[in-house]
Amino acid sequence: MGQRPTILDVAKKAGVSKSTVSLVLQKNSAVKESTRVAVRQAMADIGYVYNRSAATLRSSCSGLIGLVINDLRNPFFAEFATSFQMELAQNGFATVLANTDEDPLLQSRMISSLIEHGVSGFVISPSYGQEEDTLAVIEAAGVPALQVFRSLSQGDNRFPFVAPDYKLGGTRATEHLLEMGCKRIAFLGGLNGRPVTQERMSGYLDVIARNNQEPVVLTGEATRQFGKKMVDKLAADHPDVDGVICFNDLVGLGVLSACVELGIRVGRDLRVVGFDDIEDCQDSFPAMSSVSCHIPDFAKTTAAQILSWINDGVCPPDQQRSDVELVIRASSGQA
Amino acid sequence: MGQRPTILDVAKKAGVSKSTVSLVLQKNSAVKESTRVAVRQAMADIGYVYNRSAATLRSSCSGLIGLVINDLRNPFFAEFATSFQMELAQNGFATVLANTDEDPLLQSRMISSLIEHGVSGFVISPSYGQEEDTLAVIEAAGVPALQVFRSLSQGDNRFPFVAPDYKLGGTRATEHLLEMGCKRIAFLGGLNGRPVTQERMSGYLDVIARNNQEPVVLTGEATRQFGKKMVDKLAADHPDVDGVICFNDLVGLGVLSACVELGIRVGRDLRVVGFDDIEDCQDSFPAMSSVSCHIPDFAKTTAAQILSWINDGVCPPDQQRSDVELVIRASSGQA
DNA sequence: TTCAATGTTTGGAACGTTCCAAAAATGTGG
DNA sequence: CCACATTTTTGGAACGTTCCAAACATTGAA
Repeated sequence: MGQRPTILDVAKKAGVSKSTVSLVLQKNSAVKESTRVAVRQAMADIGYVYNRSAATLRSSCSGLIGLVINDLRNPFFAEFATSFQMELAQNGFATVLANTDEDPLLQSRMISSLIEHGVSGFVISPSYGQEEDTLAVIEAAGVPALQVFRSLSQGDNRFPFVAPDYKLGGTRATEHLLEMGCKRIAFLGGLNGRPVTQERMSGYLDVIARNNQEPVVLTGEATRQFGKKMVDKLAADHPDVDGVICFNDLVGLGVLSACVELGIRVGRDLRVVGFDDIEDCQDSFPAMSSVSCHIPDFAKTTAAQILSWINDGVCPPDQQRSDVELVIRASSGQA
Repeated sequence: MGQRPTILDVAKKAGVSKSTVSLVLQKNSAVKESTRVAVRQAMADIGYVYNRSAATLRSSCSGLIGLVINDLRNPFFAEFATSFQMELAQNGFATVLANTDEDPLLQSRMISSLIEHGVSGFVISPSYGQEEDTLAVIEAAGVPALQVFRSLSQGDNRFPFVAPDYKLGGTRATEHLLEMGCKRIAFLGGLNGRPVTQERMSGYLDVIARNNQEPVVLTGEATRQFGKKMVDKLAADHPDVDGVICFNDLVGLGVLSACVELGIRVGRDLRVVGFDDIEDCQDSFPAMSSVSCHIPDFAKTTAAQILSWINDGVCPPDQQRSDVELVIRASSGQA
């Protein structure tokens, strides 16, 4: 017994069979309370630790969930990953993290690796490109997978998709700026052609059209740098813009930063709304209004869905949109 | 064969024994090139996927590394986790992530869970408290564990510890502000009594003493909010302060934000240096000077060390300090 | 042609669980 | 005290790999 004790050692110590010990481990209600206690005691005494590899092999259920994220450096995803991981942990599942850095090749490799490790399910915010391959591997393996935030397969219902109602967010943000008296509102950032960009933008475009304004759209990388650059561009090409909807908060923070630098008074000369409501929004100057999907709640829902799919075979609906809330702060501020 | 194909199916298909297939899987050089190719082909043909649970069970080597992080919402750790994970992936290891949110109880639970999953090693930036327990579990399990950034066991050499040279960072930052002509320099943020705080601060204190200045120290939470609050406090209690060293970038960003709000010209009225050099530093206004440990390099080193410990039994030295660089930007700017 | 050395392949026995059908223990009503 | 239902417990047989000692092939030298 130089090695780690096994279920067999526990059984011997407790004077029962290994099967009984196994039942205790699985919290099976058939085992009598008194023996349960005895077994638990024996475990504690000899310092037993559960070997999940063995369990997984036999039962093909690993208690592992793969979380595949396209950009963990974006605080939005970091916040999501954090909440999600904690939620899973509460349910006895461990999270295997894979950051794909927007690289579909890396993504394929990582997904394969996760499958090898026997993850019981995937939650995946996919990187674009190589779409067939990526999903095909998961499908072939027959592992439940939930797409979040982005979808590679919108419409073909191979993998259910959950996301905040981006369009509604765009709508709300735009309406808000109109109410605040903005006469010319621009939409900034987000790669052109990407579904997420399109949705957020379409909310904006609808409202703009309905109010007979002319849209100003400057798509591009969803980064702080891009946000900064666009402030110059706006000043040069569209001096009448007095409100901007940003594709996400990073762009928004870039805008704020540039405005401060140029002496543009955010909340007066220019009203700014971001998207995602990452924590930074509360502490920027000025504090930034943003469309929130309530990350912790969203993560909780996501976790619940993948778990009930795994545990009870309940496959989530094809496509779901969660509500969003516009959190109003000084950047789009009161007059 | 309704189930996933196994090594045995591959063997049959390729006309060899399962042992040979296993050898191929392990990239053993004993197997002849031609059979290697044949086996690989067979795998591809029948869509074989490696079952690591089985391999782990037999070989007790899981290819899994546990990354335990005290606060993944802090971009610094998110950036580290990202780099680390990618580095491991390149070496065929998967990263199981656990965020402990500064909660030692959660930490204990998560570590136990990771051990059950058979992680081959830990890299851990620990939450404080309950120290004995936390480390005892890992020690009992005999799993290699590397502490990063923080150490629960400084001195008792149970687990090697790697961190940036915090003190040197404090020194460099302070010297820099002196060179820029600051007459009164404050140190802001970081929980009192924590080793990391002490180290960063001691670099500061040394330089201050050597230059016959009087120190101004305001410890506290390492958050943006705290940074903001302290600007008011400085203005009220220490109006002569013209330079601040911040415990970390979050505090620094808070300071910047408050300064902009109050019309304090950062880089002129007040010079600011942060710590960690997270990506935000480049895009704040003004861009923030910060002590960098070169996160990607640091992650690479860490990954290399834990891997060589696991693979080759090379236990890293008890304590290591990596070099830091002061990245100078506008917040501490040129005169 | 034979022998030794070297290069390749192989069958069975692990690894530590869970699953299952069946056995043993316990409880109940007559 | 028996027959029966019910509650607990149990011994193998998996699960899909890796490991090992031994078998088989091939090569070069004698």
